[in-house]
Amino acid sequence: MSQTKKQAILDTALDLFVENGIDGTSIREIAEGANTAEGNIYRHFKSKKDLARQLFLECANKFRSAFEDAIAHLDDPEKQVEAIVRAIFDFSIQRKREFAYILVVNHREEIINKNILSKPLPKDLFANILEDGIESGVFRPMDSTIAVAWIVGMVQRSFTFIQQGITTLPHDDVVEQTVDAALQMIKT
Amino acid sequence: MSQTKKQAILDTALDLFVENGIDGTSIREIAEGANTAEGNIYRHFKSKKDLARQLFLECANKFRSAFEDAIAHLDDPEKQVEAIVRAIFDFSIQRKREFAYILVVNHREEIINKNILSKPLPKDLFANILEDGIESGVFRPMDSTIAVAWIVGMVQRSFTFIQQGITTLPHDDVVEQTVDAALQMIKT
Amino acid sequence: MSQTKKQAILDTALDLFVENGIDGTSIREIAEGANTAEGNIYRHFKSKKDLARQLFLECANKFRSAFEDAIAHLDDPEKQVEAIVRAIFDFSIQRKREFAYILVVNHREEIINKNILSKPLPKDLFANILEDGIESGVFRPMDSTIAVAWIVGMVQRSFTFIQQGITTLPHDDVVEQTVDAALQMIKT
Amino acid sequence: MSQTKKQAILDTALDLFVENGIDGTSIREIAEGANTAEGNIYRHFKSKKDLARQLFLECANKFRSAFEDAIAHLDDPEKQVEAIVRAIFDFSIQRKREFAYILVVNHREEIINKNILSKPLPKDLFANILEDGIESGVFRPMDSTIAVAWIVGMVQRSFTFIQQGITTLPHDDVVEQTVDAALQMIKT
DNA sequence: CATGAATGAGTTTTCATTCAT
DNA sequence: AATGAATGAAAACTCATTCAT
Repeated sequence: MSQTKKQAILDTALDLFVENGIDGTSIREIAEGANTAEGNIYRHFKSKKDLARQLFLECANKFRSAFEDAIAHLDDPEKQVEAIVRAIFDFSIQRKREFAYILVVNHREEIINKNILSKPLPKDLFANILEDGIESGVFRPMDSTIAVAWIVGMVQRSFTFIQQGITTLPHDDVVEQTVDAALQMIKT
Repeated sequence: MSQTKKQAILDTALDLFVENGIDGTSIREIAEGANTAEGNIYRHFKSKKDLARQLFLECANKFRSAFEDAIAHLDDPEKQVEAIVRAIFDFSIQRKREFAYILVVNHREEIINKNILSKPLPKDLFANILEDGIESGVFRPMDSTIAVAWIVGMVQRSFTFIQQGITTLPHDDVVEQTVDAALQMIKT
Repeated sequence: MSQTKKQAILDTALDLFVENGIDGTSIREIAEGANTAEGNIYRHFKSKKDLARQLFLECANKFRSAFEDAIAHLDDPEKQVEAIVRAIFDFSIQRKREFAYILVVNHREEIINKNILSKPLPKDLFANILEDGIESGVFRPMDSTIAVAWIVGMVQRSFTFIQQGITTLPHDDVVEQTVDAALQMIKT
Repeated sequence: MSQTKKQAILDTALDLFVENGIDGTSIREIAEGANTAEGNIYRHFKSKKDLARQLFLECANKFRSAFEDAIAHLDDPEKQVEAIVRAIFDFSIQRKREFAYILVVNHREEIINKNILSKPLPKDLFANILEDGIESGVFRPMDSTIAVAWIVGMVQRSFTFIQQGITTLPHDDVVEQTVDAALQMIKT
């Protein structure tokens, strides 16, 4: 039950943070949503910021896992890039809240800062793959870091357009087209 | 003088909103920064939200102008897309605060919502251009709305990578490579 | 009126701090007593600790004045010591709350700490007088700092005994006897 | 073991109460320091106030013992007064925490109040001794209760001056000088 | 027009105490 | 007996907004 409660708090916080933003969510609302007392949140988390941080770590780890799983058994850079784009889209669908929260936190250094994002970050793994592809001549010469920015930006904005209802294209079509576009963009 | 004061308020608010977020900025701080009294802000703006809104309109209009100017005298879709990418990058440099604020507000419907963004939005103009190019066979078939998402996402993320120091590539190189990549992505 | 309000806050705080201790007094109680809103206290004082500090400074300054006035026009060490003892007692009667508060704060370094008690402290002036007396042979040889502790302790404890009703001796008698005792203690 | 645990709680509480004050110390901190669970403290003490009270009784009893031992085998009032002053100083050194805690609690009636301080209080014993001395002509005529206040105040303040580093005189010298001063003050 | 004191509702946080295990 | 999660009331503090001057 105790672990359940901490998880209930994290779960409610995720909902509310994504919906109303971190500043737009009060501890009281989280407590109500998690069916517990305000004070109890402070047994599990040092402060609201700490809650936001731990929640981010959880989400970031889930994302990292999904990312790593996607590229684990592949060694063709092209296939890997395709897998990555699909994996991010998949994650953005199956873990919509977690993905949205990661985007929310992205602009808030106070929350991320010293977090020991110890293992290599997904974006670094991604850059390595791109470099491999460039070396082997599958991808054209370019700055791999910026290329990561391009592809990540493409996926993220597509997600946002879907979320905000700007496009009504079926999700699968968005994925297919984005995969194709990304590959055409970087291939020789 | 009063116009000057109003502008000083908007100017300070822009600084602080970008730096600390809207919720993270108090009316008092804005008043101090603008060298005026708290109560005086309410002479010029109905509320804090109204201030954030008017500020957004100002920024959005500046962006629209830059955008429209960029494509005004061009009629070749390829040149236009190139011009758009360059224009966004230029804007992100010369109006860094305004650009960052637009991104900040992007996730906050309560602030944008009913704003009569009357004139056609940049992204719609952009989509039209892409459609022209697709029709004339310069660009390959694709959903123009999603293509806008791709290119906007590419530029925005590149900007973020530069801002956060993730890449140290000179700004001009980022622009050139991004222009090339975007065109390669959508061209036949 | 505004100055009046800040003063009302300080005044109420003095009452309550002396009566219930600093920790035993809530901002709400002070606000009620001063007939103002809780939030308003924070316009005038940065925090509860700041309030306690400013209040202490006020009290300490009043005490210093009384102390300095007492010895101002005297130059005979014996007369001066007598005047000091009487002055402290007088202060403890006429400014009972201020005196009690000074004693309360005495044990709380966090509140006093960096306070620029710039001018020479009463206890240092007192020590100087004792040294003069020792040099001129009126007082017997002794450590002047400790002698200050003795006399201050005598007066303070006598005050406490009166406050707590441990002695029922009339105040004037306590003063006379204490003056005599202090002088007998230090005279040659 | 439970007795040991209770003692560990009292011991930790003494440390923390002296260091941070009673209100400045939380049950949780005490539990941590005593290496036990918060809830467990309530097995041994009815409430925090009860803990503070029992702790005070312990300290007060230790002080009473030291006090009584000091005067037990003496019958010369002068020797007894000397012994008392030395005993208080000794106690303040060897039981610094207990002595400091007694001073802390001194201002908090809610904690002491109904405590059956059944046996005659040290200060009453002290007053009796002074009266004996006055009757036998060793001490000059004075109010014995106030005289207790004087001497207790002298010792306490000297202790405070030492504690706060206001004087750097070696402890033994302070004791000697204070004994002499007290006797000179009250002797005929 | 301008000021900044005042308001009051809301926020985060703390903590003594209880309770289920 | 012991644990520490849970509770709930109250604390300190913040801040958008209003208002008297």
